[in-house]
Amino acid sequence: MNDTLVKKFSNRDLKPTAMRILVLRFLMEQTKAISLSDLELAFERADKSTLFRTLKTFEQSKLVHSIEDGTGHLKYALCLEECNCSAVDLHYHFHCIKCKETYCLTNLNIPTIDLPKNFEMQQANMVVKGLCANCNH
Amino acid sequence: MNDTLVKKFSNRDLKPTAMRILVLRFLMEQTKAISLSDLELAFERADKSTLFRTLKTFEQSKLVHSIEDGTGHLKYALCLEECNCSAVDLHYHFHCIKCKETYCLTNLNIPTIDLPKNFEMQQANMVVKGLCANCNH
DNA sequence: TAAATCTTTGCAATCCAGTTGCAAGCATAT
DNA sequence: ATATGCTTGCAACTGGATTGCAAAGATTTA
Ligand SMILES: [Mn+2]
Ligand SMILES: [Mn+2]
Ligand SMILES: [Zn+2]
Ligand SMILES: [Zn+2]
Repeated sequence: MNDTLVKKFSNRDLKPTAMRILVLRFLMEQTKAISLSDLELAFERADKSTLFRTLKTFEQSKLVHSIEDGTGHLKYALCLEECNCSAVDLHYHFHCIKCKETYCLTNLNIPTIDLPKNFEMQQANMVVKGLCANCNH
Repeated sequence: MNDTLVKKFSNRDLKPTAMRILVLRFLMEQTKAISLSDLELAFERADKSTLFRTLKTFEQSKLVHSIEDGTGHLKYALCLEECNCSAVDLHYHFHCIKCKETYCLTNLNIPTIDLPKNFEMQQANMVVKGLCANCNH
């Protein structure tokens, strides 16, 4: 098994089971965020609930983060190595209304937002919608 | 029927049916965004699908906008009079992880975001999560 | 005014992603 | 080798969202 993979699992204190290795490898190949159904399609022989729980485990361990892109289907994408899913790690996401893909804009960090008095930000789900570079001509 | 109400309907070219008047009045009383189930609770004698379609109609007519706050249940809130639901009308929303309420931060407009080349923003769903003033002590 | 047409509503059924319970399989510790 | 705990597969359930259809209501046309 690949070194990068091993490291990702050990970094997050996760046992590298066969299923998890397959799913992590798949996630690493993606340039876009994926849904549970995407995963089901990619692994037709695997069980829905196993894939579901794998994603949830990954999310808890901060190996992936999830994105509510407004489609009603939660999307998942790999976190950066050093990610702790705290406010400073947050970035924008982009959902293309034409191709329906959701992208992590990992180098677009969320600015400080001047919230009303006594409101405290801990997390955020920031989704910009429009046309992606492929669909905008 | 109240003048403000009449105007809201005529502004958006909507017929003010009995059901719509009730729902609009209810929406005007809220300080927080509401879900379809909230509406069902408020109008137990009304039919779920009628309420559902009323919200959808209101949304299409830009009388309300919807918010994906990450709970999986779409929330709705009244638009401002002059709202056209375009990029310039967008504002942040706040979802409290303790009381689970979702607020429109109508005076916090979304800044321009420096998207990757050829990406074009048309809409956005920006949700800050954390503790609201009531829950943060 | 009466008939035709369009819109809205109520009811019931369906959809379907997400989620859970449980038993079997597998890995690790004693 | 046995016991314990974590992971997986299967099947069933959940609950909100959504749709089809016919009745009721509103508006237009003749
Ligand atoms: Mn991301
Ligand atoms: Mn709002
Ligand atoms: Zn696109
Ligand atoms: Zn709160």
